[in-house]
This record gives sequence, C-alpha cells and structure tokens, in this order.
Amino acid sequence: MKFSQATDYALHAMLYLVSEAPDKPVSVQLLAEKLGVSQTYLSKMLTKLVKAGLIQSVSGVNGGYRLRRNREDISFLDIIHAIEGTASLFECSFNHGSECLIQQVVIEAERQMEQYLQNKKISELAGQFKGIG
Amino acid sequence: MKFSQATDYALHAMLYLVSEAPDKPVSVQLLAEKLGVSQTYLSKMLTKLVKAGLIQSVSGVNGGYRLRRNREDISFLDIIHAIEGTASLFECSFNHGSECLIQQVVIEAERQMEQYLQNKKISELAGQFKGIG
DNA sequence: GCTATTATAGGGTCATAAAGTCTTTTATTG
DNA sequence: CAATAAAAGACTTTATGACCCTATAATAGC
Ligand code: SF4
Ligand code: SF4
Repeated sequence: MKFSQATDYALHAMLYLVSEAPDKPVSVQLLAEKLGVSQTYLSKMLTKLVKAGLIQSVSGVNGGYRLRRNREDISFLDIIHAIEGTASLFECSFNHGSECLIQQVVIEAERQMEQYLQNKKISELAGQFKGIG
Repeated sequence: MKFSQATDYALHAMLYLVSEAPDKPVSVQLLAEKLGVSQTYLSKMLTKLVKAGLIQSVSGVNGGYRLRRNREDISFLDIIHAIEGTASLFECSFNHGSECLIQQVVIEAERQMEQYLQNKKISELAGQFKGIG
C-alpha cells in the first residue's frame, strides 16, 4: 500500500510544467534531466498523462509536452489517477455485493482522501516552487 | 496502490471476533475455515494483531484468540495499521525536508482518509453482521 | 510428567507488479 | 530528406504479495 514512484515523478513533472512552462513545449529530455530519471522511463508516464488529457504532446523538432487544460483545473487526483488508474483501493475477497459492510467503510474512506486530492490543484504550489533538485 | 488481501482477512477476522466471540477464545483453525484461507497464513495476520495489542492469544488446549481491548475502541485504522504498517503512503524521492510541497499535500490527503478510518469502529458493523460466507 | 492442542517463528516458493532499459516506428519541422 | 522528438512494444531485473512447510514453545487435561 504505497503510491508508486511513477506517481511521484509525474507530480514533479506536472509541477514543473505548470510553474515554468507557460506555452513552449518542454522535451522529455529536459524533464528527465531535471528529475534525474531516464528519458524512456519518464516518457511512459508522460504518455499516460497525455492519454488522460492533462497534457498535449507535440512531436518533431521543437516539440515536447505542454499543458492541455487550464492550469487551475488540474488537480492532484487527476495526475494520480492518470498514473495509478482509477480502480478502487480495496476489494473484498468475498464480494457479497453492494451491501458489503467492510467494503462500504473502506471505499468511503478512500473517497475522503480523493475528495481532498481533487480540490487541491497543482497550480496552488506553483507560486512557492523553487525548482526541482 | 492497493490494500493487501491480508488486510481484508484481518478485517473479517476481527469482525467475526467482535460479533460472535464475547469471551471464549477462537482458534485459528475455526477462523481459517470460516474465511476460506489456510491456518498458517492467517496466523501471521493474527500474530500481527496480537503485537498491535488488539487481540490476545491463549496457547494450549482450548486456546485461541480473544479481544483484548474494549470492542468499542477498535477502529478500522487500528486493524489496517497493524497489518500494513504505519509508514506513509508517499515518499518524495527528492526529500527536500519538511517543506516539501507535494509531500505535504499527499500526506494531508492520507490523513483525511485515516481520520475517517479512525472514527469508524469495527463494532459499528457487528449488529448488521450476518456471518461470513 | 506426558500427550494433545494451539500459538509463534522462520524460512522457502511462486506469481505478479513495479522499475527501468533498449529498439523500432511514427510524426514534424526546416 | 535530415534531424528531432514522441509512441509503442519487447525485454530484464528487482521487489513485494500471497501463499506453504516445518520446527519450537506454551498450556490444559489426564
Ligand atoms: S464484509 Fe460482510 S458482506 Fe462484505 S464480504 Fe465480508 S462478510 Fe460479506
Ligand atoms: S515537491 Fe518540491 S520540495 Fe518536495 S521534493 Fe519535490 S521539488 Fe523538492
């Protein structure tokens, strides 16, 4: 029960884009260098973010990644879901249907966390961001 | 990012103890049968619950496991922590200390979930419990 | 004190997932 | 068409989860 490191990278990459890249696309090469991770590995996460509609990719010379949506719209939950998927954190192995008591409690707890993450926008941190590393 | 199945078993075992076993110790054999899991595997989880102080073990003939604390005191969080550990769900790989912006947000989100799980006591479900399986 | 019962401890196995690399293909600019 | 950059897929390596097996320790009842 831990968030993957990929999520950590994705959050940092997004924080960088939101803070420092208003419109010019940023290459995976630059991002990977900043984050200290290989390009190919990071590109997998960025591709997921593209598929989730958070960023936009531009291939070819001077290409890279650029925000797609409004900065203020992108929440932590959006990024986490893009990387980790949206499946529930808990599945009762007995699966007695929707009345499952234990499941109800844990799902609701999860919802509490997600609600907080949804209300928290990545752009809120941009002001205090001093650069990675 | 998922709760382990061991947590699921532990929650069910505890629900059983709280619901059906007022004072007589219940053997791992019976519990394992009810839950449809091997004794040796289940016993590891029960041992963790013992170490966490939630239940008490009685070895020897007619031994087994019995609640230690007051039924009303045992929360979902207690059980989950006993099995999954209390480590944070998220660790920023850069570790810029306590001012880490991203970390602060995720930790707070986690706290929201844990608060809900702490307020939710396992005994609240006992009334509606119809037996496992 | 002996035996049956029951928990505890530790190691071993197998499967799945996470973390990361390499190579090829596709798209774009100039 | 040449250089650049993303996307896709196959692959390795490592870590974790989900189990099983066996030996040891404690206790109750005879
Ligand atoms: S919590 Fe209750 S309803 Fe849900 S699977 Fe377990 S026994 Fe069934
Ligand atoms: S979120 Fe900011 S402070 Fe925290 S590790 Fe990343 S760059 Fe450093």
